[in-house]
Amino acid sequence: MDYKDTLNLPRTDFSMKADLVRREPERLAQWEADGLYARIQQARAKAPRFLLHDGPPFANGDVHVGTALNKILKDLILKHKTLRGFRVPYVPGWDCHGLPIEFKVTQEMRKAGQTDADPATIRAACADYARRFIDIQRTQFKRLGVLGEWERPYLTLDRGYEAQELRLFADIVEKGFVYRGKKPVYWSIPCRTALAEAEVEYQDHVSQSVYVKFPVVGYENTFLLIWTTTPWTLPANLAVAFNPTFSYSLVRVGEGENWEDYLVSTALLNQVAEKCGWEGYQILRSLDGGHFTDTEYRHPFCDRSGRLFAADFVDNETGTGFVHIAPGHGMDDYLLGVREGLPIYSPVDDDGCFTHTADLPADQQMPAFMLGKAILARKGRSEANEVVIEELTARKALLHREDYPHSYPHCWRSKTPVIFRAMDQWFIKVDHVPAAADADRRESERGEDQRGLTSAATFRESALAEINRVQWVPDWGKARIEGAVTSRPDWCISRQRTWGVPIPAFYDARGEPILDAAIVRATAGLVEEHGSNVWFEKDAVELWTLVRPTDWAGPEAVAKSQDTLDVWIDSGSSSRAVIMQREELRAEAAAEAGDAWQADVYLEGSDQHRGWFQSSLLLSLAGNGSAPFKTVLTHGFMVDADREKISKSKQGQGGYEKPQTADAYVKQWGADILRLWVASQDYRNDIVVSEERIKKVAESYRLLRNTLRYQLSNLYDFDPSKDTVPDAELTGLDRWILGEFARLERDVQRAYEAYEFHVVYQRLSQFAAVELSAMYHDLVKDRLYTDPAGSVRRRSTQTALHRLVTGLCQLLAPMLAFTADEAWEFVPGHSGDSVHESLWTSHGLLMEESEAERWRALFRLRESVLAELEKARQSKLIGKSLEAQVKLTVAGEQFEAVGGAAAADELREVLNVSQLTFAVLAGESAEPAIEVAKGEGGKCARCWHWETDIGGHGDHPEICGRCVAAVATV
RNA sequence: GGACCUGUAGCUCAGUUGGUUAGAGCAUGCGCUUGAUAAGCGCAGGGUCGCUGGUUCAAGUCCAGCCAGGUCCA
Repeated sequence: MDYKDTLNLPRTDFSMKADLVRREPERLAQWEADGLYARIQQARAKAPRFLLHDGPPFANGDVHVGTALNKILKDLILKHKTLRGFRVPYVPGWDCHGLPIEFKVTQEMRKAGQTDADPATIRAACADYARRFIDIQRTQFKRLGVLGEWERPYLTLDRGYEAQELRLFADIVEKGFVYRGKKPVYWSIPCRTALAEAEVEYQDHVSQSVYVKFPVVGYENTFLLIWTTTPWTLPANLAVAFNPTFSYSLVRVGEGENWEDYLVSTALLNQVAEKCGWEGYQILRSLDGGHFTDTEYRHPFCDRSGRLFAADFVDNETGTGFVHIAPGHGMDDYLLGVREGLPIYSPVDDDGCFTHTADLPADQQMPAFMLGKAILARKGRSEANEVVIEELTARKALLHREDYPHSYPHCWRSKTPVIFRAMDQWFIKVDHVPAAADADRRESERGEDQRGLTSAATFRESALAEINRVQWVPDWGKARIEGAVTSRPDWCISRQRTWGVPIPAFYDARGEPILDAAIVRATAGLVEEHGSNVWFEKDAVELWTLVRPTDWAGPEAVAKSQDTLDVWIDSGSSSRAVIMQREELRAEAAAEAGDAWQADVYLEGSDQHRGWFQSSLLLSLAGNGSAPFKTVLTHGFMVDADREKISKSKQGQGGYEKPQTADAYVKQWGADILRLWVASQDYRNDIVVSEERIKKVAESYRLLRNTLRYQLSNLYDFDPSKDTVPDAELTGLDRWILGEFARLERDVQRAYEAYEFHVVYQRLSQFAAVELSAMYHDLVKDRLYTDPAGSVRRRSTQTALHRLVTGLCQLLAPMLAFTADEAWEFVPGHSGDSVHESLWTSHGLLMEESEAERWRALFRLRESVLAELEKARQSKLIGKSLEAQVKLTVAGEQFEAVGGAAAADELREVLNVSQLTFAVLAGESAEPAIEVAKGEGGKCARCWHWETDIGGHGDHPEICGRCVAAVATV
């Protein structure tokens, strides 16, 4: 007789092979068809809110694997909080405006031969472009298993969004934060726009470095020596700076009638002499800074004079100790110019070509032949530099010239060197002190717990105080953003671009700007109705009549502003435009009145300390009075197996091929592998993406999947409503594993709360490998398979398995969004619901310490015996443990610790052997005596135990007594 | 160039207020099993804790410097 048919062998349709790439899309379609996200929101309608506010990715290109990491991390939090019973609305967003899109679109238009498109046309094309990529990215994000309001995301190009952004801007204008100033800003010549700090990246660049003679007024043949790496700024030179703490030397070069005297920093003299090829020179005298206060010099080729000024930014590392000052072309220069009342002179037009301006009389400006020369190098040659250098050479003012490689700011889009150029721009004043009345009102509203703006503090100080109230994870994030806020200059918010939210300013007949809160608000109304294109479609006169306040007393407008807002104003407004507007995002008014619009968490890459975190904080504080977030989490960046940044330039070199898109990984491995991989790494540091790592994660996945499969396959005949065994009647081994599981649940919950997903991953995979697979699952096979199906002992273990698999599905669900849900379908007692809508409560069992200690003692004993069994296996005495019998004698203390003679059967089961004699050791020896021998009797054909009663049962000569009884129940 | 962060077995992570021969899982090798079987079990090998110096009876753990990588800034 084949007794195999009488066993309760595992069976399940939960396949061993995951086939994620094929199966996940099916489940995704099912979720959508079921309206799973909406169903969850409805189920949690009354629950307390947990809000994670999405930072909007840029609507361009495919989803990068780094962007996928960010979204998956967010989803881990969302899914965990949902399981814990919170109402967790998630509205994903996209950042739609900005240069990269405008760049691409105008490029495409140019290719198509369209070069004269008006702003409204370009904007329409940009909007189409953005929406096209939003669709692409939405599909890719959803494919990752992220649940959310995908059909109603927030887009910074939505009219409603733009209108709210403008209303926030109006508030800030009203509070006096915004001014128009002429300041040097980064200017990208090809993009014809000012750039924000964040849009500038430093790259290696070879500049033309020149040593130039400036004749000193009143001294024959005497010159200051200046050094610069930007010869094209010399036409804008208005002063020279020296360091009052330095020593300077007056040196004579040449002899007889060919001598010339130079002033140069003493510390740099040798260096300068070498560069300029001074064979012999003599030091006439040394001077300190005090000698230069009234010194004047002649410009080397413009018909004007300048003065020397003291400045501490002059260093003694490179150059000559004299710094050429062009207030229109550098920040230090600008500040010195303002201090000394110099014009902020920047004789360069929007195309980066030399021009005359109204700041100086025409005859004092550069020679006419220089006009129109371009600064930007073409084929390695800059016309402007060349014409200046030629002129200096012609006038014998150039002492030395050399290539100077250094790191220099470049435009992030066009990758060309940017220039510093003074021009009229709109700024937000970071050291603004908001109007007292307004601050007082806030104080009284807020009572003792003063937050946000107060009358005493500058805005920068308020921002720093607010940073203190936010929790930064990891905590060094706080220092990062403090540094960013402390050191940042005023915020240049105007861009000379088309694809953005217009700055609703006008100009009067004299060219003076008009920016007024009421006008901005009226414009917001227009934008709400028609979209921001209205500003570009209508002319200035029509717009003015539409938005001019009825009680307007100021000058009448004759022209409209062509500028758009910095895109950081767009995304930074999201707390106003999204959290405050979307009904489903707000917290219960009664519970958290004051902060109903505040998000619990923002989670982005660490570069956003200077970007979105900062712009969101500043705008929210200025407009709404406090930070938009309670906690800010940051993650590191993707690096490759050599821990180096994944860069496109490295692609294709010597077999270095690394997929950049999330889709590439999803198509090869499936989303759950990608999710598990994200969870497995400590994201606060760099995230290493390598084939090897993902393969390892895929191995772990298989372990977890098989763990679930084992449990499910042994529950095929278990009905929890009928077969569940109460805690007190569970066998010791089952109580033990549920006790271990309780500890696991506690640890995992703690790790999820701390956003330490790699700890979740480690803990879960180790639990599956050790406590379950190597121990519990291995030990209970015997009772599951051979005990009568309905026996209490088997039902007890099934009860434990049912609790374990239910809990594991939930613990795993945030990471293995698809697999946990797939397994959930097979857990007895569920019909049609998803693990993601379930409530996670503990399935473990809290046991007394004494009971836990007894089991620890049992397993300690098992360790020692296992070593002996292994020896027996090595010497071919036995194969599997069940072939063995063990004679075990232990010290009295140990004997009692595991429960004495009464524990013999439990111990035998834990050792997984057929026969055990368990006794107290006579002597004092602490070491247990372990004897392993081949089992006595014969091998039962059914349960494979070695038993001595085989052959004693008439109808069943091949099996043991226990099996005879079991077979009788079939 | 500056600020901050990171550097523990092939991989991912633990290593509590400094204290016995530095741990875990995975991977690898060798066995066992063939009633979780493109699965399961056992055992074993593998680390001068980035490097150098210092404080201390004692340092992966504290201090300084250096190296490598990352982020931000200049």
